Amino acid sequence: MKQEVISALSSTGLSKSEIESLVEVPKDENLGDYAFPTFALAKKLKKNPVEVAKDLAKNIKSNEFEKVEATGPYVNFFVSKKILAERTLPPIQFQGDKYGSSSLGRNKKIVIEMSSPNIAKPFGIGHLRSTIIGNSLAKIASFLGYTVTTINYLGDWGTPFGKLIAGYKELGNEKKFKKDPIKHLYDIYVEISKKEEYEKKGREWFKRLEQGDKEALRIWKLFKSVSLKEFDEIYKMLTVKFDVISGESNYNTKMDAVLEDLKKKKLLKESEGALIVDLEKYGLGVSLIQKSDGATLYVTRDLAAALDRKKEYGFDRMIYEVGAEQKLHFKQLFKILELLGYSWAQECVHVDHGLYLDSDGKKFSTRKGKTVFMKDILEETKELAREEIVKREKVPKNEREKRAAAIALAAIFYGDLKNNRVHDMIFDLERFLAFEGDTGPYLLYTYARAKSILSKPAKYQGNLDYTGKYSLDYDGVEKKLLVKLSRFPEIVVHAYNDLSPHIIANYAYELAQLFNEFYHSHPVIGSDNELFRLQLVFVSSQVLKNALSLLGIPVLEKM
RNA sequence: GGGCCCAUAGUUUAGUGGAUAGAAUAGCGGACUUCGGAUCCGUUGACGGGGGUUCGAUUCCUCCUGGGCCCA
Repeated sequence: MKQEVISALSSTGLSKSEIESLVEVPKDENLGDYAFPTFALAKKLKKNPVEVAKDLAKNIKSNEFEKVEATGPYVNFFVSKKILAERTLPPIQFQGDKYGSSSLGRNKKIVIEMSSPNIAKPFGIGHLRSTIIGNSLAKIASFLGYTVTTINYLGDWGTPFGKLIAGYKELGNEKKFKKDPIKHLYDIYVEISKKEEYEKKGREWFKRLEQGDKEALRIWKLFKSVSLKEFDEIYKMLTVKFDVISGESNYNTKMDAVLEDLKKKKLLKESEGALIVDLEKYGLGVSLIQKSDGATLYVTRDLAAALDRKKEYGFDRMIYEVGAEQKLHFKQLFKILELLGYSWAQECVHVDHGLYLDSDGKKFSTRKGKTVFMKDILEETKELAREEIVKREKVPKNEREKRAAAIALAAIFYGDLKNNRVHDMIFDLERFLAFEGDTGPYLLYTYARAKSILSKPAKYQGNLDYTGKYSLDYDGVEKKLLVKLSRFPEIVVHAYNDLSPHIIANYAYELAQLFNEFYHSHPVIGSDNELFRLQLVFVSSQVLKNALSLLGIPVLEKM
């Protein structure tokens, strides 16, 4: 419906894109469905904004609007009911799961690095955000027609693993390892982090690893395989999939080429036996490329990975969905790529997110043994969902587990994605366990209710999708719902432009609120306006489903 | 020590130049013998502080305070 407003304003002499950026949704819905603030135009015309609004409102003659009126310096548009219904319902009905999609990104390739947990450590909430946000961004981008490749880039190389190998050699216990390998490695990690002696031993073992020492490699491979198994389980529970599983270790043999390249472009400097790239003049400090003992660092591996990906995927954009604590690292990485002469450094973007902090407001530290295990969070949330489900006698026993899992997922995904990604968040299990109000389960519940109506025997017997007849006899509550539904495509684009899934999360919630308001006050089955309301219920459930899918939340028809 | 980020009701937060700052939760008070009460309606309650830019600042700039992160 925004397009109708934009074309009605073409007489202002402003360009289409100017108008588009100015047209807004009034804060108070009683003021109108769309609004055009005249400040900018008035400045151009050197006239009073209030006068400009008055003139404009008078001159817009269109049967697409019920009313166009000037309120102070605003021109407010009230969309006609007939046009609103005619132009909102059919696209949703015909496009179904594709409603809101577009071909905006046709022929454009996007690579998204996401999740990227460290091996030999439990999958904690630290990597939850990257996983969930990256997953949603991938879905949004491909919905808009981009060709997306998601890469899970494991932290599987570096001195910490040398340290862990040393620790495992001395403290490892086969029985405990067999029983729960990750837990055992985690205990060892916490133990050795307390002792200074492992710093040196760790460096030595990592050196052996980099040189391809058999014993070092054997243990490292063992760590990696048990980790992958553990991660697989978690991704399965989260219903997150990757196109590519890679890792830092894939690039440790490609270090020489990177070092050569840096040398050739005269970017390498020696400093106290180590090799660095000096970025002081860009205000980015110094980037350490190789330690004095010859060990490489992850900037170096990331450089190799970036070059490799450009060659392999030919991306138009590469998104690194990684926490904000890595900001400096990515600024340095992109700067070095630029200095190496790769113009596509401009196409790389670090989509950062705030951290989960523990209850005393500090970063969760693996070293101090304060990690919160993702598995536990999933289990606890599921358990709570299960308790609620058992209360509903209607739910067959063999369905309970499936539904509890879906509800837990909705709770966790939505609980994370509704927040602006840049903010730090205090991790509070209570929040994930909440099922009322602004929560994932509320959204699923809303969807299930809508579906439930559609499954009831109605007076109208026919196909809802292709009736082509739209009632004009509907009230304000129904209109608000329709207007909201019509905005979904704009919302998806907005979320993509900002790389912010929370825009879709907020939308889904607002839509659910409007639907529940409608649900409460408007009987559907058997009402005088049954057909229209059935259609409205149908399209509401469809759009809600589409929004949830973009967040990575699988929908449940019943719960 | 240097740099980056954040600050909105008791709590978790949306809004990012414009019309009365929007929710959720907790508290209080209500609704429906009805399509699923994980619902709906009402009510109390907020832009950290000082300066600046602007016709207009929660939003932009600057200083301060508080918190977080990174680098050395």
